[in-house]
Amino acid sequence: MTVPKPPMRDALVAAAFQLFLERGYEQTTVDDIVALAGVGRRSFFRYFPSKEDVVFPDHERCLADMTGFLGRGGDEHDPVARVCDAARLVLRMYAENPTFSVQRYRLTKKVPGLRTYELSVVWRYERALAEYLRRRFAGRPDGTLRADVIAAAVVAAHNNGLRSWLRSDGESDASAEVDHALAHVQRTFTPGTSDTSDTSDTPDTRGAGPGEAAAEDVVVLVSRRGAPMWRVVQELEATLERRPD
Amino acid sequence: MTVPKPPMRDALVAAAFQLFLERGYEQTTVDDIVALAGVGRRSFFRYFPSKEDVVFPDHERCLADMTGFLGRGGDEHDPVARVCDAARLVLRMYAENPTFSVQRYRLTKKVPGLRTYELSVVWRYERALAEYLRRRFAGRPDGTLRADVIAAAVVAAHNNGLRSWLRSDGESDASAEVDHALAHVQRTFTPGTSDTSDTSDTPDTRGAGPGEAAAEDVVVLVSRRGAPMWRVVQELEATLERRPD
DNA sequence: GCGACACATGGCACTGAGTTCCCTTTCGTG
DNA sequence: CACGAAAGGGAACTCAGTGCCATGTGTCGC
Repeated sequence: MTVPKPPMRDALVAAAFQLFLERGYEQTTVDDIVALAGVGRRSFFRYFPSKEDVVFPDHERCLADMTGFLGRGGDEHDPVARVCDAARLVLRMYAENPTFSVQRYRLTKKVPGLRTYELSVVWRYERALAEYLRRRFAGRPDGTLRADVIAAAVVAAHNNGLRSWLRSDGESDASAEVDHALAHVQRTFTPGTSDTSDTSDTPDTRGAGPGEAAAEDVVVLVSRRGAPMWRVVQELEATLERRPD
Repeated sequence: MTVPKPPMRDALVAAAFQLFLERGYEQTTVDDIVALAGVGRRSFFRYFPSKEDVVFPDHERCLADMTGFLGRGGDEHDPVARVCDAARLVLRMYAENPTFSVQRYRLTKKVPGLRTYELSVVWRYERALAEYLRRRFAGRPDGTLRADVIAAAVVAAHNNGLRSWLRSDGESDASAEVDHALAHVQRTFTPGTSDTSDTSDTPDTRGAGPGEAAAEDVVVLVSRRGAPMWRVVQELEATLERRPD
């Protein structure tokens, strides 16, 4: 699909970040960047539509990945779990280059222009999630409202975990942070799961195997009452997917 | 505190919107605006730090109102209700000038730069709400996470209602739309209120009521195998939450 | 009445981002 | 070898935003 690697793009990103880190974003002009990279000024704007874009070089690809992932999401998945998994795609991109992500985080934290640009990027992720949920909730009363709220909550939770990881300079466990935050959201919006029983890790559910079902397409699940809902779902899914249909 | 009315500011806003509406935002230069307003170019940037700011002339004041409102919010209020009321302050500002709000809505919908700018404005509202909730939730486990998620949900709900009103050209009842949306959020995040009375058209699961459970804390669920997982969960939670503990 | 001072405004001139147009190089492919 | 399509380079332009200074215009103290 995409060409493996345009070397010029990477050279521009490298040159840009070198200058951004040593003299700051606003103190660096595009001419400085192209001079260091040894290319023409016009070429910069061929690869990046704006100066801000060079700070977020792979968000475009990641957004495409997410829409593709959500496009493949059929009715067999829980919508909320699906958008949580979609959010994890973004985390994965950040986690692939921890040092780069931490440097960028420090940049965006102090440069208002970059913060604003990041908002527009995050907004596009949120819209992708919301559009998916709107499709899944179509027809239901308050479907679009639920979709918008859940998408916003998922993004907020993801960012909360992500920022916590970035503040630790990439030392903490990014997946654990985000999983924890997303579990909170999933618990909140997958109704019936109490919001209070926080972080119990013991999986106290026992799914009855498919063989134990009485009729051919009936499954019986036995669970302790206090169990966190996502654990139940996890167990149930694990049991069910052994016989997908 | 603030001077009642600088006439020059209003003249600039009026001139700007006249031109924006008749030839578009990007086709209008700052020189065009100041020429129509009959003032010097330098004065424009005295009143508005950027060209985008002229589109959102009163958000700064509204944001100050919100932070003041939240600063006055003592412990006697429910935090979630408080931030919902804070969000209503923003709606009130929009509702004060319906035609202006609708025109601006149409502008921001088609100009990406204005959309991005609006995001940065909304972000500041969201941060104000989140900071307030973080204070209220301080000490609680996952306090900042809950604060961020609720703030995002409130903003999303508010915007959902607001946009619905704006799309109706200001014909519908703005307060009713936003109240409905915020009530949904408040129901979701205020413990004890259920989110469940939600449509569920054909639930092909039958949960055994808690009374039918053999032991005191075991629940038995019987479900058709082909049922989508999220429907099962929905039914399960509906059954479970009838006895929250 | 008169200088002093603050303040609002206007008028440049400058930086820097982003674009338009055009030229050169390079690399296939017939 | 010819030729055409990309890929890159580069001058010149538009426009947003800033700095600096000149010019009113009011008010206060004397």
